[in-house]
Amino acid sequence: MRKRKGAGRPTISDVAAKAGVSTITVSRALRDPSKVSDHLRRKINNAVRKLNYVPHSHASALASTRSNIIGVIVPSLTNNVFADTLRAIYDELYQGAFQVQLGNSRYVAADEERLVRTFLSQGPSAMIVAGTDQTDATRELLLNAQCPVVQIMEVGDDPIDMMVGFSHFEGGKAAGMHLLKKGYKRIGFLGARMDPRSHRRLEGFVEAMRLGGRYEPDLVMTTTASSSVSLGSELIGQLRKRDPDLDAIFCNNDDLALGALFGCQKAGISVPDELGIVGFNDLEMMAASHPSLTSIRTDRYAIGKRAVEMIKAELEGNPPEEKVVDLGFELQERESTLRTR
Amino acid sequence: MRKRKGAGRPTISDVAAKAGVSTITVSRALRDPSKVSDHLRRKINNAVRKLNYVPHSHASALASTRSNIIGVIVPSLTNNVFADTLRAIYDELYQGAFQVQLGNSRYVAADEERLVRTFLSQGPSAMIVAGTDQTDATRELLLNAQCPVVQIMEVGDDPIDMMVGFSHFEGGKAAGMHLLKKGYKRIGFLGARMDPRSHRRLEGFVEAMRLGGRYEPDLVMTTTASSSVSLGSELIGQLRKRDPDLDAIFCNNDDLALGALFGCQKAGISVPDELGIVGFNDLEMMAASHPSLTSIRTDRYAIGKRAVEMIKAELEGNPPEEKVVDLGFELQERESTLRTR
DNA sequence: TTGTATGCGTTATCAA
DNA sequence: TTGATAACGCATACAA
Repeated sequence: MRKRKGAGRPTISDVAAKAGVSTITVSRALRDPSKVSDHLRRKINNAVRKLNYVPHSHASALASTRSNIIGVIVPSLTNNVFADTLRAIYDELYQGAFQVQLGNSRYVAADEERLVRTFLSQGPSAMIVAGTDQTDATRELLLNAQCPVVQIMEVGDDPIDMMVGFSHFEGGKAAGMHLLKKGYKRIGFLGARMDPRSHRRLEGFVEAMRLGGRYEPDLVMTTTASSSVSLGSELIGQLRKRDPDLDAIFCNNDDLALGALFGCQKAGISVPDELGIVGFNDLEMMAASHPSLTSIRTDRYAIGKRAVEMIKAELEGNPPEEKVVDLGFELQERESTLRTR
Repeated sequence: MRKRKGAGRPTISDVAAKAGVSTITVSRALRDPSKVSDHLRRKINNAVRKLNYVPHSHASALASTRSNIIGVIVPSLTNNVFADTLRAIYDELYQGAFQVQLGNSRYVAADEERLVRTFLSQGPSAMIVAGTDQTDATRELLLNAQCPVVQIMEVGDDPIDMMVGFSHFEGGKAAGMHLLKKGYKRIGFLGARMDPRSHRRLEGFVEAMRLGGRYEPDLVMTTTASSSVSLGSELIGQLRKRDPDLDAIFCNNDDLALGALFGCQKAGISVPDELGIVGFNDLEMMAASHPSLTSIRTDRYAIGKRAVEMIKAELEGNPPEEKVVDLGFELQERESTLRTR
């Protein structure tokens, strides 16, 4: 007789034998205890404990065509914004029955598509993807996926399934309106990487400038280079050279804003009197800097938490009424836009 | 006859049928093309393409008791240090045959143990865990694991299997020696969270102070609170209150160092003349701040890259000669310790 | 180099 | 409520 080695650990039949029941009863007792009588359930639980039985996830996934994996795809691993959201996802899943499979799309739509394909091929319990700018093919794959799908970080009117985030356009607009209200006249924009969400922030900013009659295309400085504090420091120097009368900037993100502050300090430019600065996301450091930095606060943690909550609800058969959840943002006004003259 | 639906996508038998061969030949052609004749391999590849066949990873894992998963366990998702390493791991695995399953132990050894158990139960291709402070049980599990195991971020003389990192003790010592060399007299230590690696940095720092005859236990200020820029700003204030003659500090990490700089700026204390500051890790922002901040540069990206390289080598049957790789660190001297008087 | 028969550990299906 | 049996899709063991 042929023999294979297997994983060498107890299987469901070992449990069944020890408990004196059939394997399917053990399976049921583990997945939906209400389907098994108290008597047998107790015996089974005992056997499980004694044998230290752990279900083999691959066997389960093969038989049921459904794994306990939640696929999460983000465009960056080093961006604090996604790190916070990821942390929330993990916290919310804590000791739950799910495993996270994490993909890094590096802001490349084709990479995202490849990852979606790979993840879906494993029959995930759910999918979480960042943003709303999937390729048509990705969207199609996700629309046909046999699991809940949540798009995070943004909101829009055409969700694949569910959505949690906020409006980057409105965030950018709020930043611009704030600078206008503070009386700044020549207001610039600093943007790095310029992914789709950054573009929408810029659009919101432009909208605000137009409303205030202060839109100056020359004051918009963007680059596809990835964002960093050093870059912010450089860019503010370039933009001031281009227009010495620049008196405020909205930065696409907080790294650039902090860098801009450093750049001003090096050049002896007073913030906020000579130059007002607004960042985006309100990372923790923004409140600690000197001067402290105004920013648009976004609740990345809440986004991750809510996404998992919606998935759990959906999986439990209580689909959330609102498919699109706008968690908003909040302007945190600080010293960098607090003019004293 | 009984029927089940399955996943509804092409299986290896579909490919086999279309190519006019047996399933096992397809299996071989896909896993080790050299074992199949050119002729059949071509036919099989064609069939794969036409059917858009993607192997079912769970079925494969079940049959072979080995999955294509690489389990990675880190203590924090939001700490830039691990983010850089993770990014390297993903980059190195790019479009490879592996999937990353990521676990967050939150600096809790028991959580790490639970994660190791879960991951090992899936028969991973390899495991990557942070640090060397696993529980005895975790260590035992990993020692018996049927796959390569790499401990990252640190080095030590007792690897479970392989190790890539650097000596935190030496890093802390180098920071302390640098401050002594610069002529600072009353040198403090600021530490948050104080995980095992932070403790070793502190030990190295203490060693340096002892060597210089300047060890002052009162100047060591630590907290279990998690690290942040704001905290650095607060702590430096507290420590200066405790000892007004304090003239330098080594911060457990860069967030604290930046916060300490901000705290000094708020209090009107000149850095580096009145207070020297050294951070740890040398995050990107350290070079951009004003004044720029001295730090111990560590190559987190290289650590992740090397870890995966070692795994690949091991898996391909070329076990690396050196089981423990020390990637070292480098003191980046900047303005924050550049006294002008 | 290729194929046959079977097992991997679980769950869906059907029957009692 | 419980059980017998047949899938799930692939890879191992063995034979040719």
